[in-house]
Amino acid sequence: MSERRVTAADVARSAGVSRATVGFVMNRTPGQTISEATRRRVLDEAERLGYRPHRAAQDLRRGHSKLILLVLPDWPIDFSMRRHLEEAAPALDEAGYSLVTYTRHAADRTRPLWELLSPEVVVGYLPFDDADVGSMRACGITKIVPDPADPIALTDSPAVTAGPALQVRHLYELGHRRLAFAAAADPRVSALVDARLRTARDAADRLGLGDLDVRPVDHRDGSADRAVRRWRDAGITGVVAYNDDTAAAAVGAALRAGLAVPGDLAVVGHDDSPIAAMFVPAISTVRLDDAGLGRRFAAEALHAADGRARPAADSGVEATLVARESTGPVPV
Amino acid sequence: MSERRVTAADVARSAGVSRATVGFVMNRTPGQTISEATRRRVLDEAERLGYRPHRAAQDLRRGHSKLILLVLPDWPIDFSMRRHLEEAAPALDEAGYSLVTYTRHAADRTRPLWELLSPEVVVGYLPFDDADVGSMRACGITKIVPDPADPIALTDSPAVTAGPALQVRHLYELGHRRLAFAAAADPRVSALVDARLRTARDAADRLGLGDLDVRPVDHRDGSADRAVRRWRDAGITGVVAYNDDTAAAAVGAALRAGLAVPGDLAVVGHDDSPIAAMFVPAISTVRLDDAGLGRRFAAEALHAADGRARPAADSGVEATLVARESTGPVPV
DNA sequence: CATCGTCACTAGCACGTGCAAGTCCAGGTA
DNA sequence: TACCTGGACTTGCACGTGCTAGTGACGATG
Repeated sequence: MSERRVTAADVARSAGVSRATVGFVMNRTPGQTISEATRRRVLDEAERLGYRPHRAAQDLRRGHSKLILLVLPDWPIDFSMRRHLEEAAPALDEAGYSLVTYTRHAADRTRPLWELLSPEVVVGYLPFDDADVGSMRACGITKIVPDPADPIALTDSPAVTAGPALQVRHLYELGHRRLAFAAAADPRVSALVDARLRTARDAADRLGLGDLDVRPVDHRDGSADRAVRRWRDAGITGVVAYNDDTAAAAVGAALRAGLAVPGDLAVVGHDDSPIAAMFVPAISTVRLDDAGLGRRFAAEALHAADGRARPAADSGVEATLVARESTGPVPV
Repeated sequence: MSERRVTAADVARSAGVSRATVGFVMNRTPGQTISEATRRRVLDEAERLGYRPHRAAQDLRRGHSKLILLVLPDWPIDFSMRRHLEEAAPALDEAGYSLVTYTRHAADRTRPLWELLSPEVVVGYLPFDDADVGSMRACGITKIVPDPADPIALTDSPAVTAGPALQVRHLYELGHRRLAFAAAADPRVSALVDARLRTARDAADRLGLGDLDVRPVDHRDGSADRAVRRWRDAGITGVVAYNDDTAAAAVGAALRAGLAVPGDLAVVGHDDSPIAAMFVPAISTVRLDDAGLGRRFAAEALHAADGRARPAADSGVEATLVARESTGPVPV
């Protein structure tokens, strides 16, 4: 117990140089010349002793930690979102940053995590409210990613708007002319739902289709059943769903109402989450380019951190339609 | 820009006391007597200036940060697991700790997060391997929750073993005598699958049922279809699934094979994830007591951190069977 | 030979805390 | 009066870094 931790001073003593030299070697400090012999000796000794720089000390010196804090809203994490992050982490790591994700809970009176971690950048999936921004400022955090002065949510990015257009076009190409939009009832996701709905509307408009019939769809409160009944009566044959969960709810309600899917009602989801593939009938959906989005997210964060070049607004965004049974030509 | 951050020294100067006094007031340091007048003056001044202690400095002094790092395996996060954590966070917060969750990726050559955060406790959902333990030790982390010296995984807790017994009993009570177990094919979850399988086997044994026919079930590779065909031929009528996803895969395969669910094959899942409620037919499942598990988890972590009393091994564990259509008496 | 520049380092400050040890003084004994 | 006690502070060190401002030695230049 209580093996004191190995410090740069230990390495210095052991290598027969000063502590400063160890620092220069470890950080490749520009403008410092170190002989190859010394460099090797220091490196070897550090390795041998198992030296790890003490993060708290580095952070203290630096004024902030090399962390990027991602604040997620407390809605059920979209499957795709999770995949983005897994892609982003290595990219950030390469630049020396670590990604910590933090799910914000509604009734949260606990101190927000940015106070405890003092990250270099805080990234929000949605823009922060004034209270949050104030709290960050008070902790000395200046790099906030939906820039509070100019709050463009990630939900406005092409990544979000590409999908719904594909959904509409897919149904159009299969011959559907009267379309509806299945929205999530959960108010917490309304921003994203609205963003996707807006794009779907635009796409429908451009194809000369009438307005979309928008209904909340939830499998728990009967809203899905009501929506399906209403759509049947209105002669609607194609449904664009906010995501795969709402798509599943819509398909489920249709089946329970005795409708054939896709015979009487075709439904297309969004995100390619597992439920879409597993449902019977399998649900057509939109798959986003997770790797690309992840890299883009990382680039955006690093732009804020380092000031390095910002990626083009539409780079790395690719959405593909995955056609399955729920819109397929052959009913199940 | 560059508003210097408010330090304890600023507060001290402003309140007309020494920096140490500020420290004593802020931390209620035991053994130090501070007059009420001074205490108030310091507190007021701190409030007025918006003083926040600098975490990095505190961490440096203290030797570690007041964080609890939860390392999750890189399997798809179970829905229920997420709910546990949401319960645990406030409980930990109350004790002054913050919870950071960290998903470990397989091909991860990036430095593990514990090196960067130097948390006080690292908690793993599964026991850590020697390399990880070594790496933690090297960072001065001594509090590791599945104690490396005595690794009892969280998967062995009653929380995990209560559910499968309920699943078996449920099918038994509905008259099923020949049961199978649907396992997840993903090798990453095998520990948990095995744990649940073991309990299910025990329960079946105690009811005088024969051995369970165990098959991997995945909706992507045809294994679900093979398993279902095999079960039909073997006269099996009830399936205990590892979780709701495998249950859904099994039900889906059964439907595609022309079997009635639950008429020909009854399936019960585990975790009460959204897919279970949304599937058609709706899938019977086991709901765990998330709040209780969350509190238990928090208590376990605090036990390691503070040495405070450890909760009884079976406290806060409650599993309920949620009967739905996939095992219901009335076929859809 | 004096001066200059470069190389290869070292001395030491600053970051903001927590806390041990010390100081000062009012009041209580012997 | 001399001595002690305890309240209410203050002084100052330690934590482990990053990095600025040196310092000596050595070779090149005028």
